[in-house]
Amino acid sequence: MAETRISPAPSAATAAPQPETAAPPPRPSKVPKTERGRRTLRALLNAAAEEFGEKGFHDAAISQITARAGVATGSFYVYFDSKEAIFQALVRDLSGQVKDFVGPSIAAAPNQLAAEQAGQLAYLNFVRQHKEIYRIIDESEFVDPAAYREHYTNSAARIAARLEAAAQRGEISGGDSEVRAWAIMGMNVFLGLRFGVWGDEAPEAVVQEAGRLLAHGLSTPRANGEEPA
Amino acid sequence: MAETRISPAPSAATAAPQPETAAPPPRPSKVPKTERGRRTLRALLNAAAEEFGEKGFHDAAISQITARAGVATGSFYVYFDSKEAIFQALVRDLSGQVKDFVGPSIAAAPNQLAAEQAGQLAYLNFVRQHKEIYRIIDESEFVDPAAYREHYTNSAARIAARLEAAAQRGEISGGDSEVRAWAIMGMNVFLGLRFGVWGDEAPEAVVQEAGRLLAHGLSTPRANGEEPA
DNA sequence: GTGAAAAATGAATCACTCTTCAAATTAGAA
DNA sequence: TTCTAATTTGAAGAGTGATTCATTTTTCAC
Repeated sequence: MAETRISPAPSAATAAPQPETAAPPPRPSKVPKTERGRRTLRALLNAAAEEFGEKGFHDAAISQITARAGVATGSFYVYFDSKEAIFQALVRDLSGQVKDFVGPSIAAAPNQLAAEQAGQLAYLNFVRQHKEIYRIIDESEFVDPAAYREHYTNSAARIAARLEAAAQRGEISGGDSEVRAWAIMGMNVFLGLRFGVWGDEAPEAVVQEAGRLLAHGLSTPRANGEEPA
Repeated sequence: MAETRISPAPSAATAAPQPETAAPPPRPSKVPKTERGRRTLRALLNAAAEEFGEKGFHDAAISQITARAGVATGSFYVYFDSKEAIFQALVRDLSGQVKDFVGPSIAAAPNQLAAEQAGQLAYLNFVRQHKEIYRIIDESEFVDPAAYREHYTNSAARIAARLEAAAQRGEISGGDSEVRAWAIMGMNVFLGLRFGVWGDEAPEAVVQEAGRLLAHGLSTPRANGEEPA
């Protein structure tokens, strides 16, 4: 798992200007030229994460974000073109953070099932440290629908790819990878919400139980009868 | 499945005034006294479902809702105290609709696994008919957080109860029902999003694949080795 | 048929906050 | 040290749309 959410854009944590077709100059949020500017930009992003996380996009106020960041209202527009712009930047920033935190755990696992569990454990721990993530990603559905859709589509695609490779190697059974991937992603997202954001239960126990379900399903240990009733 | 989402409040589709402690008179959205009033109320709810579904809470405009409903702006406030109020009413209204549509399928199934599949199939079909549901329920996280949380908590509790009963009957294996319930709910929600709202793939195939996953997991047909690597 | 309650009307109000801007301050290369 | 570009400032502007209200129209019990 871990491939749960956040990470619509391939990378671009600090965002590098990408040449469009030929239109306006590198516009995506003015890039600071001095160290001082970089500090202010970071302060604004951190403040925005708090403000958006607590109030949601519309109830969040630019004036509050700048206040939290300790800068004047006007400074905001030196770094972002609009309220929407900082929100989008924030989504990408958080995406990068999760990906960097969870990715390694998956790569280090010896097999598919272990990878899913390791990734989910890392993800749960990350979510606990950043409870605002859910509200922010969820709200991107309204503020930046394309990013929202892309995020989940990409995430599911990566899970599906891992499943197919594992099936090829004979580690897991064959089946429709896309359906399976979306099912697994949904599982992870909701377990993260319940046991990462809302609760404090031991993550290890949660991950273990989810791992059992993912490996063997609900069927009884021995019997394989489909029509028990 | 099917117990996927929507249905935070036990019932109260048409909402009956509940005696508080002793404060203001029955205030929850004025109840229409005439047939004409009931028609207008229904028209407003339907219009709101469209408007909120398309634009999201904040971009939706009261004036647009009344326009869609074919009534004057002021009429809105005869039925609802505020924009938030109609949104909350809408969430409950939709909750009731899904519950009424999906519930029977689950009850009619011969066993737990069949119930989950039948319910999910009904849910997928319902979602296709009401694609606006996701955006509205999702946004309740911001407009009415308590309802959002309650909705999922209740939904998971119902799934967990079914799982425990089934385990008792020996239909499925034992395990942590709460973790399992949240995992299953997440599965259903995301499959609904991908194959109900975004896609047109044959629901039967999706449900079948998900059912296989839920019943037997990813493990290979025969081998049960946990450490294939 | 009559009258009081219910429902409908829509222009005007009003609060809210995002965004702009001209001027002041600071950083850093030459 | 000097000078230009980068950064900061915060009060004022402006657009938006939720909500109010006095009035008119419709409903329906008696």
